[in-house]
Amino acid sequence: MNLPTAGANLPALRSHNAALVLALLRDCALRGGAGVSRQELAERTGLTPQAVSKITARLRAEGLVEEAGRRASTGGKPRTDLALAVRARYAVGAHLDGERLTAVLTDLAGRTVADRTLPLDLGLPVAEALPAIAAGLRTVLALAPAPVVGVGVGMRGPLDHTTGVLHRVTGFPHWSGCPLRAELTARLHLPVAVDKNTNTAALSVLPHQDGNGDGDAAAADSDPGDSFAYLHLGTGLGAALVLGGALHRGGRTGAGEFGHQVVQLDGPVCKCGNRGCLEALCLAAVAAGDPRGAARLLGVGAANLAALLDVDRIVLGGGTVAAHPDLFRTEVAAVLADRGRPLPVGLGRPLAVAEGAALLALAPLFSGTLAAAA
Amino acid sequence: MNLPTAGANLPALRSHNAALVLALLRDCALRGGAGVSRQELAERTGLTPQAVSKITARLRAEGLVEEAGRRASTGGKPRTDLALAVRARYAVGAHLDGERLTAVLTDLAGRTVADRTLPLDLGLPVAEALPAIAAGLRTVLALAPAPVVGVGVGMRGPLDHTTGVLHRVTGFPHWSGCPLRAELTARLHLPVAVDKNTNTAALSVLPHQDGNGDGDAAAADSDPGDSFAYLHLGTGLGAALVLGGALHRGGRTGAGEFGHQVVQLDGPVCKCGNRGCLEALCLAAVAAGDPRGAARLLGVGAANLAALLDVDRIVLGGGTVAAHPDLFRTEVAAVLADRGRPLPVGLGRPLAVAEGAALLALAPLFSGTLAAAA
DNA sequence: TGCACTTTCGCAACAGTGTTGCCAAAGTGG
DNA sequence: CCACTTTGGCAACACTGTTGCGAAAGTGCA
Repeated sequence: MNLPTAGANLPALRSHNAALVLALLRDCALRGGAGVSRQELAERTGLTPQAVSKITARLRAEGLVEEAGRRASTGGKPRTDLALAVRARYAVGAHLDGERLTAVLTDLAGRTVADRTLPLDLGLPVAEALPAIAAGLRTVLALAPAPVVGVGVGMRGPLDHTTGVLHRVTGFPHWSGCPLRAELTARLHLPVAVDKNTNTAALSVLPHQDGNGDGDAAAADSDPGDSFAYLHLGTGLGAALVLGGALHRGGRTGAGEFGHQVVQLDGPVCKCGNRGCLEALCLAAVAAGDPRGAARLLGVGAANLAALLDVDRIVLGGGTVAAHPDLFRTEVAAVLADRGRPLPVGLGRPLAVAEGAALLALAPLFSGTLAAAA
Repeated sequence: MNLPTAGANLPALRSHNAALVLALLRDCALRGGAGVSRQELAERTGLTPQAVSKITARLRAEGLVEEAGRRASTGGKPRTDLALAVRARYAVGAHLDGERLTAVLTDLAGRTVADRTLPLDLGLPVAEALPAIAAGLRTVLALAPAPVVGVGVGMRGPLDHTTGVLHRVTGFPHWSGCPLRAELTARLHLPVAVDKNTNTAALSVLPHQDGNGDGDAAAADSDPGDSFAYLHLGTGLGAALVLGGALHRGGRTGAGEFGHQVVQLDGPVCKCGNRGCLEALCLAAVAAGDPRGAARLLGVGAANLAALLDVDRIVLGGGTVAAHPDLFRTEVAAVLADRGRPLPVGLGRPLAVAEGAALLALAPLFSGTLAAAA
């Protein structure tokens, strides 16, 4: 629907390479590494050492990158490590559910350094709620000891993430059509990004790929090209897909409707009108006090999804999962293994939606303009 | 698994822009348009008219692009149309099933200009079959009145499309591990690409997006960023996914396992060991002489898939579908509409696997080196 | 017929990219 | 102390798309 593809000019090329270097340095920072030398950057990007020197010099001039000690010599001049200046910029991410505003302040690498929660009733008129949201965000913005690059917001309901306009907000119809992004941009004078809560929650997994999974087998490379599915079981059942390191939102931004997958053709009637939807079966099992049954059902859905998309792992989140985290993780993993798809299963983080929203705000720094935004 | 992401240098930028222009011109040629002017190319790529002039001048020097008349004036110098020189290069695509080699010769736009079929028993020893395959391809190569850019091969079974090495070939275990791509490259002295038959069949849809769908409503833009699923029902049930204009192959090249999606938790046991797999149900319906039932089952699977991925349309192919094409198209569309996902449903082309394989060979010309190959 | 105007498109000079050749810096090992 | 290795920067370079300007090729009006 946008311009099909974009031509690349010199500025685009520069920002692409700069973003690539920053992304590699962020990976290193999140992995706990001391730093990456220019030579290593050259090898991993395919660029010339000279080009890397120029690029890193620019980034150091901007304050985004700094030298961090030097490596032991291997017979010649020792390598000097470069590292992301994680305290040079900050980002704010927020989770708007019906009753609360949960906001986090993260450093440049996307790690949370502070969080605040305050009551916020979306039932209020829009004209009253918007200033309250902005005020809540400002209290977190004020905590940042360095410039904030942007604000991300994750919330329910279908919405258009490109324009930041809400479509329908379940339970709060008076928000329909609200240009939330424009409103907040005007109030905060900062770039604002808006996306669905499941999408931002899925993004929050990327920097912390251990994801509460098994600690030792965390050899799972943080390749930005990896794929996983985030399954969210709370009052409903939804999913977000990260394919090849990027969110897959679908043609009409409707991807991730996982709950109304039919797994029992003659099953009970779901509120959507069909029979045997996974969501209906899962919620029924939960209501019947059988979380194990719900977990196994979720496992079947996860197996279907994993077979179709060949994802690298599954991440579970949502209120119902949080009530029995280990049960869900074990049972889903067992069903997957049972069906010949032994995949690592992780758990989402408590502040996932807000943290992922912050990553959304940081994203422009780490993904160049050449990267296609589906 | 590969290098996570690649840095971009000037040659990469040039090839990216050249490929972009070629892709736009191919779109125009396939759409039946007379040509595209430099100004229009500039608008659609976001590049300067000057840059487009330079790029097209290079492409004209290579013979890939030619001037094609001029438009009516709108008050000034009339625009001169540029068009892809569709007869400047050719490509060969082949479909290897167990018994036949079906090969097509296509022009630069991917349109078939000749096809040949010859018997070829994959049961033969590899050392005998490989020369026969090469000989069969040479007969088609000899038909090309201009240079051939490469050869693509589509076939069953898990295989590694990046290296062109076969993993397991169902029914012909002696092919396991055969480096088919390297063998054919050495014999034909041309670039060779190898991929799964469902994948190449899906690719074949891209240039012909009318896809036997409803004729008038073919306003469906041929945005290279569109998404669809190709569902193949023959002796088995498989799928290929084109998301955002690119094949999604998954982390371990295993995406598209659609047949063993569970849609009936307590259904009959499938050969894979689970219960209620869509493939088992579909094949049972076909065996019972109920193609309509099979079609409706396929529709349920398509609806599950469409909800999860938010694809733009569904394309059906395979022997069983070919036996009752309109029945399948109508029934699948009906089920989709029934479930609130009214999507256009098209039919694959008869030579889809071979034609898509040819497109695989042409792909390097139309997708720059900057495009990430998942 | 002539002139003003619009639009397309190319030539020349320019800014900025990554690349190459070369050299200083900073270690190790004899 | 000196060869040697390795790192990383400086300067010149080749090439990209961009800008300024002008020629070409039409239309429309006097």
